[in-house]
Amino acid sequence: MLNLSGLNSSQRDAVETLSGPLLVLAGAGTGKTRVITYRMANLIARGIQPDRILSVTFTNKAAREMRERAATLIGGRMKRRPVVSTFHAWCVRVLREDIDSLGYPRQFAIYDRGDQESAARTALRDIRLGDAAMKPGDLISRISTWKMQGVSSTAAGEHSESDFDFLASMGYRRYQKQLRASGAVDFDDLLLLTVQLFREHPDVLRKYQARYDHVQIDEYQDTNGVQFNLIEYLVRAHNNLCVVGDDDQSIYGWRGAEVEHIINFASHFPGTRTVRLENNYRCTRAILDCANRLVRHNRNRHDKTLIAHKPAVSGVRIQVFKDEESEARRVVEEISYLISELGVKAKQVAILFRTNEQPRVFEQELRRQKVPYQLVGGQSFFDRREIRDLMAYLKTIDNHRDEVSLLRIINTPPRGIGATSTEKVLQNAVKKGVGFWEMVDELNRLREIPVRTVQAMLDFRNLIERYRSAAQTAPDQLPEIARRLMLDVGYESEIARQYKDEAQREARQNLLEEFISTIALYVEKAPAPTLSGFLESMALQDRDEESEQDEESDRVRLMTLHSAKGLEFPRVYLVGMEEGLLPHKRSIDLDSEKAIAEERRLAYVGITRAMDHLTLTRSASRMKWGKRRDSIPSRFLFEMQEEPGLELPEEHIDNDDDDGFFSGPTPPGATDHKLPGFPAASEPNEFDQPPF
DNA sequence: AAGGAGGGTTTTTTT
DNA sequence: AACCCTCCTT
Repeated sequence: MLNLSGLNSSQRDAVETLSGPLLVLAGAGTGKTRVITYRMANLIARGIQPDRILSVTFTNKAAREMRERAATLIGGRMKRRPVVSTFHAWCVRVLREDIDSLGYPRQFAIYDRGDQESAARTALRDIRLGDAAMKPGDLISRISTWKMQGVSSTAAGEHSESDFDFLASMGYRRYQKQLRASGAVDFDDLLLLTVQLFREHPDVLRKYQARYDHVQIDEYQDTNGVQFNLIEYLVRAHNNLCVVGDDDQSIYGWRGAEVEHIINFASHFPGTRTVRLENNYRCTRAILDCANRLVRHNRNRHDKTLIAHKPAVSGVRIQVFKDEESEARRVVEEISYLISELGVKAKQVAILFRTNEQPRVFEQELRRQKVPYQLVGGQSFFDRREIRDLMAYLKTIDNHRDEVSLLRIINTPPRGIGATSTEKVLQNAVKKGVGFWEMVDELNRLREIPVRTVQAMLDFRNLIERYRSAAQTAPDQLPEIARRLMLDVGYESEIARQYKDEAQREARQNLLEEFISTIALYVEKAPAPTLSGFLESMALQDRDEESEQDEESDRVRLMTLHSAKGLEFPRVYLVGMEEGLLPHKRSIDLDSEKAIAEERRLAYVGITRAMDHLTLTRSASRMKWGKRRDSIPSRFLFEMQEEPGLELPEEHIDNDDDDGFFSGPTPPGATDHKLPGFPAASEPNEFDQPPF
């Protein structure tokens, strides 16, 4: 029997409710991950076969952690393993098994954001819409919204209500046709096609329904319509469904998530038992009060009261700096001081921000001051041009139908295949409905392309074919194969040629090395490595972090508020608390209560990541599109205060530079402002004496 | 076909 | 400021 003595009574209540619909409303820091893990372990301890339990987590990382923790709880005497997965990864498993029922090949490729963009661009061109009428990005987000609502391209065309939607639906059809021709699916398709499979093929549905007796969903507040359909299909037979979430932390509305799912859970699933987890063990009371006051400004939420279990030690400060550079410099200086003088571990500190453009300055400072750091998430690595090129090579090698990738690298680095010829092949291929290479052969016969260009194309095809068979015969040699490929196509010399600057050249070289190590790491960890497997794990963001960069490494964490979800840190710096940034300008412009409410929840998530110390910073001015502009404090800073409408006191501006722009009395160091209404420190704490 | 100059656009958040 | 696209020259 599982030992539950470490749990409080409501946690235990949730863990011991093993059948029927169960809704766990779990506030921030109330141990929800613990509960869902214990519950899975408990089901197994009560004799449920592990592989008959499906647990869905929000990220692959969370899935890995849950598997490990559950294994520890149960003590490794499991013959079978519980299924712990993200929605997307689980759908890939289903589709690899059964997608042929829908007329797709089982070896489908998964298109990432960049591939989608290229496909959208082609689609727009095919329907003769210039960039002026609709940008590829606009088309993609419209398509994505349709897909999240389960709307097919045909249905989108029939029900379009505006000119934009009408055009977009034409783009949608074209886009979908192109994906199909390339043997590819995009991210949304993974979910949509699975639901379609279940709807149109009852035999397949029955197979999966019979596979699981229990289903658990984490972060339920962030499920979208298609995910809801999926869940509903799966549990229809038994309704053994446990969902865990917090409506105050719903931050993915822009991706189609609907809070209504968690709010209306009990009416969707009659007989629901609801358990509330309201004991917060994470934050000091000062931090929690601050969070509660803020989120109270949202209407339309489950009104819950989180009870702080930590003392009210004041750990909340607001700091103001003159520009984003001093913001970064002073925050990093303080962190550096904490680490070197006060024995704080680097990994106990996190810097959180709203947008991916913010960490740049912080990275510079951290490097300059030699503070070890890790930039979490932010696909910056995979967004680099070099990496995207190499990925396109691998995709072309893996899937000969993937024209999006082919077109990206067919003349990168330049090999004498010009745009005119490529274009000609493409146009004819589309017209006749044949593949790119078939058309090359045909136009060659007809002497419609210059001989030299055809030769370059054929040479290139041979090269790809050579690597295709190499990758197939020796998949465990993938890192070496990739290295050889870079040399073969002259990618390294191209970099040497393009970048005159020594430092830049080195940075790019290192990028390539890092790419090779990513492949090496995959080959090392995967039970049966293949090229397709590598590409799939990249697409699903299921890569193992480099061992020294992983969870335990002693580095300061930098991440967006979105990627901070589910994590906690003893010290949090929430930077850039300004109108336009948090709440973000795009949400302000929408001028809807709903959009601002989501930004507020985002701030709430940020605040509640902090266990002991929270520092909110803002900068009085910021560079935007090459221009310096004044910025004003975030409305959330005001809302956090006890008395509504109270003005923030005029704060000191950090100004240790000598330009004298901000004249006046400047304290000899970072200003330490306590919000009015915050209890005074009841215990000595190093912040009472700022270290500067 | 390649490379460079000039002009226009951009930044929300991510499985 | 940084990037991408287009156009122009070679």
